Amino acid sequence: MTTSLEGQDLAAWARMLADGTRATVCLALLDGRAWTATELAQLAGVSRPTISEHLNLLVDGGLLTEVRQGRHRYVKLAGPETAELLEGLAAVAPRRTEVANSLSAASKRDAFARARTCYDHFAGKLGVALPDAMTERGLLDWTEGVALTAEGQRWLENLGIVVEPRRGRPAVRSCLDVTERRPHLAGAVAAALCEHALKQGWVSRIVGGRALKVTGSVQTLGLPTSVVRELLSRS
Amino acid sequence: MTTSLEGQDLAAWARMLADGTRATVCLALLDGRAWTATELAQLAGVSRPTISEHLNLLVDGGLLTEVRQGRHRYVKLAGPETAELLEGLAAVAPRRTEVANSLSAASKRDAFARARTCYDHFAGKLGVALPDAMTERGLLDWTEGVALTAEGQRWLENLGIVVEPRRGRPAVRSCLDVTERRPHLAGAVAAALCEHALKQGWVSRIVGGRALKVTGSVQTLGLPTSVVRELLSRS
DNA sequence: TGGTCGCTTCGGTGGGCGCCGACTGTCGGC
DNA sequence: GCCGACAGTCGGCGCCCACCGAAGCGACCA
Repeated sequence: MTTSLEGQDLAAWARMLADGTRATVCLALLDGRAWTATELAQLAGVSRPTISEHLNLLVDGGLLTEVRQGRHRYVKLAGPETAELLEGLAAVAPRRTEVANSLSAASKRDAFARARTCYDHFAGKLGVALPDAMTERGLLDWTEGVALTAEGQRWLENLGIVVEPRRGRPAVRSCLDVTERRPHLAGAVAAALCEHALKQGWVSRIVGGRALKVTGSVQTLGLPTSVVRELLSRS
Repeated sequence: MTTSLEGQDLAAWARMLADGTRATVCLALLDGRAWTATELAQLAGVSRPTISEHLNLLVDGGLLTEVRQGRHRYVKLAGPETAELLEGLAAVAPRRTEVANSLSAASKRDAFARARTCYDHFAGKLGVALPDAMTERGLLDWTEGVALTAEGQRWLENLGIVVEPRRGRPAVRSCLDVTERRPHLAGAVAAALCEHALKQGWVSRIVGGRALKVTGSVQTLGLPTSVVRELLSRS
Protein backbone atom coordinates (compact mmCIF):
# COMPACT_ATOMS: atom_id res chain seq x y z
CA MET A 1 0.00 0.00 0.00
CA THR A 2 1.51 3.29 -1.08
CA THR A 3 -0.15 5.01 1.85
CA SER A 4 1.96 3.28 4.47
CA LEU A 5 5.11 4.09 2.56
CA GLU A 6 4.22 7.77 2.57
CA GLY A 7 3.51 7.47 6.25
CA GLN A 8 7.04 6.22 6.82
CA ASP A 9 8.43 9.17 4.89
CA LEU A 10 6.44 11.70 6.87
CA ALA A 11 7.48 10.01 10.11
CA ALA A 12 11.13 10.09 9.12
CA TRP A 13 10.87 13.81 8.50
CA ALA A 14 8.98 14.51 11.73
CA ARG A 15 11.55 12.52 13.69
CA MET A 16 14.06 15.25 12.97
CA LEU A 17 12.06 17.62 15.17
CA ALA A 18 10.90 14.98 17.64
CA ASP A 19 13.87 15.48 19.94
CA GLY A 20 14.05 18.33 22.42
CA THR A 21 17.66 19.11 21.65
CA ARG A 22 17.12 19.24 17.89
CA ALA A 23 13.92 21.27 18.23
CA THR A 24 15.72 23.77 20.46
CA VAL A 25 18.47 24.07 17.88
CA CYS A 26 16.02 24.68 15.05
CA LEU A 27 14.11 27.33 16.98
CA ALA A 28 17.35 29.07 17.84
CA LEU A 29 18.29 29.13 14.18
CA LEU A 30 15.01 30.89 13.33
CA ASP A 31 16.86 34.19 13.47
CA GLY A 32 18.62 33.29 10.23
CA ARG A 33 22.11 33.49 11.70
CA ALA A 34 24.74 30.80 11.37
CA TRP A 35 25.75 29.19 14.66
CA THR A 36 28.77 27.08 15.49
CA ALA A 37 28.42 23.59 16.90
CA THR A 38 29.86 24.64 20.26
CA GLU A 39 27.42 27.53 20.61
CA LEU A 40 24.49 25.23 19.96
CA ALA A 41 25.83 22.65 22.40
CA GLN A 42 25.92 25.29 25.12
CA LEU A 43 22.47 26.56 24.21
CA ALA A 44 20.90 23.12 24.23
CA GLY A 45 22.81 22.01 27.31
CA VAL A 46 24.41 18.91 25.80
CA SER A 47 27.95 17.84 25.06
CA ARG A 48 29.73 18.60 21.79
CA PRO A 49 29.76 15.03 20.53
CA THR A 50 26.01 14.92 21.04
CA ILE A 51 25.34 18.14 19.17
CA SER A 52 27.65 16.99 16.41
CA GLU A 53 25.51 13.94 15.76
CA HIS A 54 22.31 15.96 15.90
CA LEU A 55 23.68 18.44 13.36
CA ASN A 56 24.70 15.60 11.05
CA LEU A 57 21.17 14.28 11.21
CA LEU A 58 19.57 17.65 10.50
CA VAL A 59 21.93 18.49 7.63
CA ASP A 60 21.44 15.06 6.05
CA GLY A 61 17.70 15.54 6.42
CA GLY A 62 17.87 18.81 4.48
CA LEU A 63 16.62 21.00 7.31
CA LEU A 64 19.96 22.73 7.83
CA THR A 65 22.89 23.68 5.65
CA GLU A 66 26.46 23.96 6.83
CA VAL A 67 29.51 26.01 5.93
CA ARG A 68 32.95 24.87 7.06
CA GLN A 69 35.43 27.63 7.73
CA GLY A 70 38.76 26.50 9.10
CA ARG A 71 38.12 24.62 12.31
CA HIS A 72 34.60 26.02 12.62
CA ARG A 73 31.35 24.48 11.46
CA TYR A 74 28.60 26.98 10.88
CA VAL A 75 25.04 25.71 10.47
CA LYS A 76 21.91 27.61 9.55
CA LEU A 77 18.41 26.89 8.34
CA ALA A 78 18.27 25.57 4.79
CA GLY A 79 16.12 28.45 3.55
CA PRO A 80 13.23 30.85 4.15
CA GLU A 81 10.64 28.16 3.52
CA THR A 82 12.19 26.08 6.28
CA ALA A 83 11.95 29.03 8.64
CA GLU A 84 8.32 29.59 7.69
CA LEU A 85 7.46 25.98 8.31
CA LEU A 86 9.18 26.00 11.68
CA GLU A 87 7.45 29.18 12.74
CA GLY A 88 4.14 27.71 11.72
CA LEU A 89 4.79 24.54 13.68
CA ALA A 90 6.02 26.43 16.71
CA ALA A 91 2.85 28.50 16.61
CA VAL A 92 0.67 25.40 16.54
CA ALA A 93 2.57 23.27 19.03
CA PRO A 94 2.05 25.21 22.28
CA ARG A 95 -1.66 25.56 21.53
CA ARG A 96 -1.90 22.19 23.22
CA THR A 97 -1.73 23.86 26.61
CA GLU A 98 -4.15 26.65 25.79
CA VAL A 99 -7.80 26.43 26.70
CA ALA A 100 -9.67 26.08 23.44
CA ASN A 101 -12.26 28.79 23.88
CA SER A 102 -13.01 29.79 20.31
CA LEU A 103 -13.55 33.47 21.08
CA SER A 104 -10.30 33.89 22.95
CA ALA A 105 -8.55 31.68 20.40
CA ALA A 106 -9.74 33.92 17.59
CA SER A 107 -8.62 37.10 19.33
CA LYS A 108 -5.27 35.52 20.11
CA ARG A 109 -4.79 34.53 16.49
CA ASP A 110 -5.71 38.07 15.56
CA ALA A 111 -3.15 39.53 17.91
CA PHE A 112 -0.58 37.09 16.58
CA ALA A 113 -1.11 38.27 13.01
CA ARG A 114 -1.10 41.90 14.06
CA ALA A 115 2.13 42.17 16.02
CA ARG A 116 4.49 39.57 17.43
CA THR A 117 8.16 38.85 17.85
CA CYS A 118 10.12 36.58 15.53
CA TYR A 119 13.01 35.56 17.79
CA ASP A 120 14.18 39.07 18.63
CA HIS A 121 12.57 41.36 16.08
CA PHE A 122 9.07 42.38 15.02
CA ALA A 123 6.84 40.29 12.77
CA GLY A 124 3.26 40.37 11.59
CA LYS A 125 1.56 43.52 10.30
CA LEU A 126 3.80 45.61 12.54
CA GLY A 127 6.85 43.73 11.29
CA VAL A 128 6.27 44.48 7.62
CA ALA A 129 5.00 48.03 8.22
CA LEU A 130 8.28 49.01 9.85
CA PRO A 131 10.61 48.55 6.84
CA ASP A 132 7.91 50.04 4.60
CA ALA A 133 7.85 53.23 6.63
CA MET A 134 11.63 53.33 6.99
CA THR A 135 12.10 52.94 3.24
CA GLU A 136 9.54 55.66 2.58
CA ARG A 137 11.56 58.06 4.74
CA GLY A 138 14.90 57.15 3.19
CA LEU A 139 16.24 55.25 6.19
CA LEU A 140 16.81 52.02 4.29
CA ASP A 141 18.55 51.37 0.99
CA TRP A 142 17.59 48.30 -1.06
CA THR A 143 20.00 48.65 -3.99
CA GLU A 144 22.18 45.77 -2.77
CA GLY A 145 20.28 43.61 -0.37
CA VAL A 146 19.18 45.95 2.38
CA ALA A 147 21.28 48.43 4.31
CA LEU A 148 20.87 51.27 6.75
CA THR A 149 21.46 54.70 5.21
CA ALA A 150 23.30 57.56 6.93
CA GLU A 151 19.91 59.09 7.65
CA GLY A 152 18.84 55.81 9.17
CA GLN A 153 21.89 55.84 11.38
CA ARG A 154 21.07 59.36 12.58
CA TRP A 155 17.45 58.35 13.15
CA LEU A 156 18.55 55.55 15.43
CA GLU A 157 20.84 57.85 17.37
CA ASN A 158 18.05 60.39 17.80
CA LEU A 159 15.86 57.65 19.25
CA GLY A 160 18.68 56.90 21.69
CA ILE A 161 19.29 53.46 20.29
CA VAL A 162 22.78 52.05 20.28
CA VAL A 163 23.30 48.94 18.17
CA GLU A 164 26.05 46.85 19.62
CA PRO A 165 27.78 44.95 16.82
CA ARG A 166 27.53 41.21 17.31
CA ARG A 167 29.92 38.88 15.57
CA GLY A 168 28.67 37.55 12.25
CA ARG A 169 25.34 39.36 12.37
CA PRO A 170 24.39 42.01 9.81
CA ALA A 171 22.88 45.28 11.01
CA VAL A 172 19.77 44.89 8.91
CA ARG A 173 18.43 41.87 7.10
CA SER A 174 15.20 40.94 5.40
CA CYS A 175 13.21 37.93 6.58
CA LEU A 176 10.04 36.57 5.03
CA ASP A 177 7.04 37.02 7.29
CA VAL A 178 4.83 33.98 7.88
CA THR A 179 1.43 35.63 7.97
CA GLU A 180 2.08 38.59 5.66
CA ARG A 181 4.16 36.69 3.08
CA ARG A 182 6.27 39.81 2.68
CA PRO A 183 9.72 40.56 4.09
CA HIS A 184 10.03 42.12 7.50
CA LEU A 185 13.12 43.59 9.08
CA ALA A 186 15.60 41.42 10.93
CA GLY A 187 19.19 41.85 12.04
CA ALA A 188 20.86 43.72 14.86
CA VAL A 189 19.07 47.00 14.17
CA ALA A 190 15.69 45.30 14.14
CA ALA A 191 16.56 43.57 17.39
CA ALA A 192 17.62 46.86 18.97
CA LEU A 193 14.42 48.53 17.79
CA CYS A 194 12.35 45.72 19.27
CA GLU A 195 14.21 45.85 22.55
CA HIS A 196 13.92 49.62 22.71
CA ALA A 197 10.20 49.56 21.97
CA LEU A 198 9.66 46.99 24.71
CA LYS A 199 11.74 48.98 27.18
CA GLN A 200 9.90 52.22 26.37
CA GLY A 201 6.53 50.52 26.67
CA TRP A 202 5.49 51.18 23.07
CA VAL A 203 4.71 47.49 22.87
CA SER A 204 4.44 44.87 25.59
CA ARG A 205 4.45 41.11 25.55
CA ILE A 206 1.13 39.32 25.89
CA VAL A 207 1.78 36.51 28.31
CA GLY A 208 1.57 33.00 26.95
CA GLY A 209 2.83 33.64 23.43
CA ARG A 210 4.85 35.76 21.12
CA ALA A 211 2.08 38.27 20.41
CA LEU A 212 2.54 41.91 21.33
CA LYS A 213 0.15 44.53 22.69
CA VAL A 214 0.60 47.83 20.89
CA THR A 215 0.11 51.31 22.35
CA GLY A 216 -0.27 54.62 20.53
CA SER A 217 3.36 55.46 21.31
CA VAL A 218 4.36 53.01 18.62
CA GLN A 219 3.91 55.79 16.07
CA THR A 220 7.20 57.15 17.37
CA LEU A 221 8.67 54.58 14.98
CA GLY A 222 7.32 56.66 12.11
CA LEU A 223 4.50 54.36 11.00
CA PRO A 224 1.60 55.78 8.98
CA THR A 225 -1.40 56.69 11.11
CA SER A 226 -3.59 54.26 9.17
CA VAL A 227 -1.34 51.38 10.13
CA VAL A 228 -1.20 52.51 13.75
CA ARG A 229 -4.98 52.67 13.86
CA GLU A 230 -5.20 49.15 12.48
CA LEU A 231 -2.70 47.86 15.00
CA LEU A 232 -4.62 49.47 17.84
CA SER A 233 -8.05 48.14 16.88
CA ARG A 234 -9.61 45.93 19.52
CA SER A 235 -6.58 45.96 21.79
CA MET B 1 15.58 29.22 29.61
CA THR B 2 12.43 29.79 27.61
CA THR B 3 14.14 28.62 24.42
CA SER B 4 14.64 25.10 25.65
CA LEU B 5 11.10 24.96 26.97
CA GLU B 6 9.71 25.92 23.59
CA GLY B 7 11.99 23.34 22.06
CA GLN B 8 10.51 20.68 24.29
CA ASP B 9 7.01 21.74 23.30
CA LEU B 10 7.79 21.60 19.60
CA ALA B 11 9.47 18.22 20.03
CA ALA B 12 6.49 16.86 21.92
CA TRP B 13 4.24 17.92 19.09
CA ALA B 14 6.50 16.53 16.37
CA ARG B 15 6.77 13.24 18.23
CA MET B 16 3.12 12.61 17.46
CA LEU B 17 4.02 12.28 13.78
CA ALA B 18 7.44 10.71 14.32
CA ASP B 19 6.07 7.18 14.21
CA GLY B 20 5.28 5.40 10.97
CA THR B 21 2.01 3.98 12.24
CA ARG B 22 0.72 7.31 13.53
CA ALA B 23 1.83 9.15 10.38
CA THR B 24 0.03 6.59 8.23
CA VAL B 25 -3.11 7.07 10.30
CA CYS B 26 -2.97 10.84 9.97
CA LEU B 27 -2.47 10.70 6.21
CA ALA B 28 -5.38 8.28 5.87
CA LEU B 29 -7.59 10.66 7.84
CA LEU B 30 -6.81 13.39 5.33
CA ASP B 31 -9.87 12.22 3.44
CA GLY B 32 -11.89 14.04 6.06
CA ARG B 33 -13.94 11.05 7.11
CA ALA B 34 -14.19 9.39 10.53
CA TRP B 35 -12.56 5.96 10.82
CA THR B 36 -12.94 3.26 13.45
CA ALA B 37 -9.99 1.93 15.42
CA THR B 38 -10.16 -1.49 13.77
CA GLU B 39 -10.16 -0.01 10.27
CA LEU B 40 -7.05 1.98 11.08
CA ALA B 41 -5.35 -1.04 12.64
CA GLN B 42 -5.87 -3.01 9.44
CA LEU B 43 -4.70 -0.11 7.30
CA ALA B 44 -1.53 0.43 9.32
CA GLY B 45 -0.86 -3.28 9.72
CA VAL B 46 -0.67 -3.36 13.53
CA SER B 47 -2.74 -5.01 16.24
CA ARG B 48 -5.77 -3.39 17.82
CA PRO B 49 -4.12 -2.78 21.19
CA THR B 50 -1.34 -0.94 19.42
CA ILE B 51 -3.63 1.29 17.38
CA SER B 52 -5.67 2.00 20.50
CA GLU B 53 -2.66 3.46 22.26
CA HIS B 54 -1.65 5.47 19.21
CA LEU B 55 -5.13 6.96 18.94
CA ASN B 56 -5.09 7.88 22.63
CA LEU B 57 -1.84 9.72 22.06
CA LEU B 58 -3.08 11.59 19.01
CA VAL B 59 -6.38 12.58 20.60
CA ASP B 60 -4.64 13.76 23.77
CA GLY B 61 -2.24 15.75 21.61
CA GLY B 62 -5.13 17.53 19.94
CA LEU B 63 -4.42 16.28 16.45
CA LEU B 64 -7.52 14.09 16.33
CA THR B 65 -10.98 14.20 17.83
CA GLU B 66 -13.06 11.17 18.70
CA VAL B 67 -16.71 10.30 18.89
CA ARG B 68 -17.86 7.24 20.83
CA GLN B 69 -20.94 5.54 19.53
CA GLY B 70 -21.87 2.36 21.32
CA ARG B 71 -18.93 0.04 21.12
CA HIS B 72 -17.37 1.96 18.24
CA ARG B 73 -14.73 4.63 18.46
CA TYR B 74 -14.67 7.02 15.53
CA VAL B 75 -11.69 9.31 15.08
CA LYS B 76 -11.10 12.11 12.59
CA LEU B 77 -8.78 15.07 12.17
CA ALA B 78 -9.35 17.83 14.69
CA GLY B 79 -10.13 20.44 12.03
CA PRO B 80 -9.37 22.01 8.66
CA GLU B 81 -6.25 23.76 9.89
CA THR B 82 -4.90 20.44 11.11
CA ALA B 83 -5.49 18.95 7.67
CA GLU B 84 -3.79 21.86 5.94
CA LEU B 85 -0.81 21.62 8.26
CA LEU B 86 -0.48 17.92 7.52
CA GLU B 87 -0.67 18.48 3.77
CA GLY B 88 1.96 21.18 4.07
CA LEU B 89 4.25 18.83 5.96
CA ALA B 90 3.67 16.03 3.48
CA ALA B 91 4.62 18.45 0.71
CA VAL B 92 8.01 19.30 2.18
CA ALA B 93 8.87 15.86 3.50
CA PRO B 94 11.16 14.18 0.97
CA ARG B 95 9.49 11.24 -0.65
CA ARG B 96 11.41 8.14 -1.55
CA THR B 97 11.69 7.62 -5.28
CA GLU B 98 8.65 5.58 -6.04
CA VAL B 99 9.03 2.78 -8.52
CA ALA B 100 5.93 1.85 -10.45
CA ASN B 101 6.00 -1.85 -9.73
CA SER B 102 2.60 -2.47 -11.24
CA LEU B 103 0.28 -0.95 -13.79
CA SER B 104 -2.56 -0.57 -11.32
CA ALA B 105 -0.29 1.22 -8.85
CA ALA B 106 0.82 3.62 -11.57
CA SER B 107 -2.72 4.42 -12.61
CA LYS B 108 -3.71 4.91 -8.99
CA ARG B 109 -0.90 7.35 -8.49
CA ASP B 110 -1.90 9.07 -11.69
CA ALA B 111 -5.49 9.48 -10.55
CA PHE B 112 -4.27 10.73 -7.20
CA ALA B 113 -2.12 13.41 -8.84
CA ARG B 114 -4.90 14.41 -11.23
CA ALA B 115 -7.77 15.08 -8.86
CA ARG B 116 -8.36 14.24 -5.23
CA THR B 117 -9.70 15.69 -2.02
CA CYS B 118 -7.56 17.28 0.67
CA TYR B 119 -9.72 17.01 3.78
CA ASP B 120 -12.73 18.89 2.43
CA HIS B 121 -11.45 20.68 -0.68
CA PHE B 122 -9.88 19.87 -4.05
CA ALA B 123 -6.22 19.05 -4.58
CA GLY B 124 -3.98 17.80 -7.36
CA LYS B 125 -4.05 19.22 -10.87
CA LEU B 126 -7.71 20.07 -10.40
CA GLY B 127 -6.93 21.71 -7.08
CA VAL B 128 -4.36 24.15 -8.44
CA ALA B 129 -6.25 24.78 -11.70
CA LEU B 130 -9.24 26.08 -9.79
CA PRO B 131 -7.63 29.15 -8.17
CA ASP B 132 -5.74 29.79 -11.41
CA ALA B 133 -8.96 29.99 -13.37
CA MET B 134 -10.72 31.98 -10.67
CA THR B 135 -7.89 34.50 -10.56
CA GLU B 136 -7.95 34.77 -14.35
CA ARG B 137 -11.62 35.69 -14.23
CA GLY B 138 -11.22 38.20 -11.43
CA LEU B 139 -12.92 36.10 -8.77
CA LEU B 140 -9.91 36.10 -6.46
CA ASP B 141 -7.77 38.96 -5.23
CA TRP B 142 -4.18 38.27 -4.15
CA THR B 143 -3.07 41.75 -3.14
CA GLU B 144 -3.23 40.93 0.55
CA GLY B 145 -3.06 37.22 1.04
CA VAL B 146 -5.98 35.80 -0.94
CA ALA B 147 -9.59 36.95 -0.83
CA LEU B 148 -12.85 36.51 -2.68
CA THR B 149 -13.83 39.53 -4.80
CA ALA B 150 -17.38 40.85 -5.17
CA GLU B 151 -17.51 39.12 -8.56
CA GLY B 152 -16.40 35.93 -6.90
CA GLN B 153 -19.23 36.28 -4.43
CA ARG B 154 -21.75 36.71 -7.27
CA TRP B 155 -20.25 33.73 -9.10
CA LEU B 156 -20.84 31.53 -6.09
CA GLU B 157 -24.43 32.72 -5.78
CA ASN B 158 -25.06 32.03 -9.47
CA LEU B 159 -23.82 28.48 -8.98
CA GLY B 160 -26.31 28.16 -6.16
CA ILE B 161 -23.61 27.77 -3.52
CA VAL B 162 -24.19 29.17 -0.07
CA VAL B 163 -21.15 29.38 2.17
CA GLU B 164 -22.17 29.19 5.77
CA PRO B 165 -19.67 31.28 7.70
CA ARG B 166 -17.87 29.28 10.35
CA ARG B 167 -16.39 31.17 13.22
CA GLY B 168 -12.62 31.46 12.95
CA ARG B 169 -12.36 29.90 9.51
CA PRO B 170 -11.34 32.09 6.56
CA ALA B 171 -13.49 31.99 3.43
CA VAL B 172 -10.51 31.32 1.18
CA ARG B 173 -7.00 30.29 2.06
CA SER B 174 -4.02 28.95 0.16
CA CYS B 175 -2.61 25.52 0.98
CA LEU B 176 0.49 23.91 -0.50
CA ASP B 177 -0.34 21.01 -2.79
CA VAL B 178 1.56 17.77 -2.22
CA THR B 179 1.92 16.67 -5.83
CA GLU B 180 1.89 20.02 -7.63
CA ARG B 181 4.09 21.89 -5.14
CA ARG B 182 1.95 24.95 -5.78
CA PRO B 183 -0.82 26.40 -3.64
CA HIS B 184 -4.38 25.20 -4.09
CA LEU B 185 -7.51 26.69 -2.64
CA ALA B 186 -8.67 25.87 0.87
CA GLY B 187 -11.08 27.46 3.32
CA ALA B 188 -14.85 27.53 3.67
CA VAL B 189 -15.48 28.49 0.02
CA ALA B 190 -13.24 25.70 -1.28
CA ALA B 191 -15.07 23.24 0.95
CA ALA B 192 -18.43 24.41 -0.36
CA LEU B 193 -17.26 24.14 -3.96
CA CYS B 194 -16.03 20.60 -3.40
CA GLU B 195 -19.25 19.56 -1.70
CA HIS B 196 -21.31 21.13 -4.47
CA ALA B 197 -19.30 19.43 -7.23
CA LEU B 198 -19.71 16.06 -5.51
CA LYS B 199 -23.45 16.59 -5.05
CA GLN B 200 -23.91 17.64 -8.68
CA GLY B 201 -21.88 14.68 -9.91
CA TRP B 202 -19.19 16.79 -11.59
CA VAL B 203 -16.71 14.64 -9.68
CA SER B 204 -17.15 11.40 -7.75
CA ARG B 205 -15.06 9.54 -5.22
CA ILE B 206 -13.01 6.55 -6.37
CA VAL B 207 -13.44 3.91 -3.70
CA GLY B 208 -10.38 3.00 -1.67
CA GLY B 209 -8.69 6.36 -1.57
CA ARG B 210 -8.94 10.12 -1.89
CA ALA B 211 -8.76 10.18 -5.68
CA LEU B 212 -11.66 11.63 -7.69
CA LYS B 213 -13.19 10.69 -11.01
CA VAL B 214 -13.84 13.77 -13.14
CA THR B 215 -16.66 14.23 -15.65
CA GLY B 216 -16.95 16.84 -18.40
CA SER B 217 -19.39 18.79 -16.26
CA VAL B 218 -16.44 19.97 -14.21
CA GLN B 219 -15.89 22.74 -16.74
CA THR B 220 -18.90 24.42 -15.13
CA LEU B 221 -16.28 25.60 -12.64
CA GLY B 222 -14.77 27.74 -15.39
CA LEU B 223 -11.60 25.75 -15.99
CA PRO B 224 -9.75 26.12 -19.31
CA THR B 225 -10.66 23.44 -21.83
CA SER B 226 -7.05 22.29 -22.01
CA VAL B 227 -7.06 21.55 -18.30
CA VAL B 228 -10.41 19.79 -18.50
CA ARG B 229 -9.13 17.63 -21.37
CA GLU B 230 -6.07 16.72 -19.29
CA LEU B 231 -8.20 15.84 -16.30
CA LEU B 232 -10.45 13.64 -18.43
CA SER B 233 -7.66 11.73 -20.17
CA ARG B 234 -7.64 8.01 -19.45
CA SER B 235 -10.40 8.15 -16.91
C1' DT C 1 -28.42 -14.62 30.40
C1' DG C 2 -25.02 -16.25 27.59
C1' DG C 3 -22.45 -15.12 23.23
C1' DT C 4 -20.20 -12.10 20.08
C1' DC C 5 -18.01 -7.88 18.89
C1' DG C 6 -15.19 -3.71 19.48
C1' DC C 7 -12.09 -1.74 22.31
C1' DT C 8 -9.04 -1.16 26.31
C1' DT C 9 -5.66 -2.34 30.01
C1' DC C 10 -1.69 -4.73 31.57
C1' DG C 11 2.98 -7.10 31.57
C1' DG C 12 6.81 -8.19 29.09
C1' DT C 13 10.10 -7.86 25.33
C1' DG C 14 12.98 -6.01 22.03
C1' DG C 15 14.98 -2.37 19.38
C1' DG C 16 16.08 2.23 18.62
C1' DC C 17 18.42 6.23 20.05
C1' DG C 18 20.00 10.10 23.00
C1' DC C 19 23.76 10.75 25.79
C1' DC C 20 28.52 10.89 27.37
C1' DG C 21 33.75 10.01 28.02
C1' DA C 22 37.78 9.06 25.76
C1' DC C 23 40.27 9.33 21.76
C1' DT C 24 41.54 11.03 17.04
C1' DG C 25 41.62 14.42 13.30
C1' DT C 26 42.26 19.15 11.75
C1' DC C 27 43.25 23.93 11.75
C1' DG C 28 45.64 28.13 13.21
C1' DG C 29 49.01 30.55 16.14
C1' DC C 30 53.50 30.94 18.93
C1' DG D 1 57.48 21.42 15.73
C1' DC D 2 54.45 22.08 19.66
C1' DC D 3 50.26 23.56 21.58
C1' DG D 4 45.42 25.02 22.16
C1' DA D 5 40.84 25.27 20.10
C1' DC D 6 37.12 23.20 17.48
C1' DA D 7 35.08 19.22 15.72
C1' DG D 8 34.21 14.09 14.59
C1' DT D 9 34.32 8.96 15.78
C1' DC D 10 33.74 5.04 18.69
C1' DG D 11 32.03 2.17 22.28
C1' DG D 12 28.95 1.57 25.88
C1' DC D 13 25.17 2.69 28.92
C1' DG D 14 20.46 3.50 29.94
C1' DC D 15 15.99 4.92 28.91
C1' DC D 16 12.07 5.31 26.16
C1' DC D 17 8.58 3.33 23.45
C1' DA D 18 6.34 0.50 19.73
C1' DC D 19 4.62 -3.88 19.68
C1' DC D 20 2.11 -8.03 20.94
C1' DG D 21 -0.68 -11.71 23.61
C1' DA D 22 -3.73 -12.43 27.19
C1' DA D 23 -7.20 -10.88 29.93
C1' DG D 24 -10.91 -7.51 31.14
C1' DC D 25 -14.87 -4.50 30.10
C1' DG D 26 -18.93 -2.53 28.13
C1' DA D 27 -22.35 -2.66 24.22
C1' DC D 28 -25.41 -5.08 21.31
C1' DC D 29 -28.06 -9.34 20.01
C1' DA D 30 -30.41 -13.41 20.78
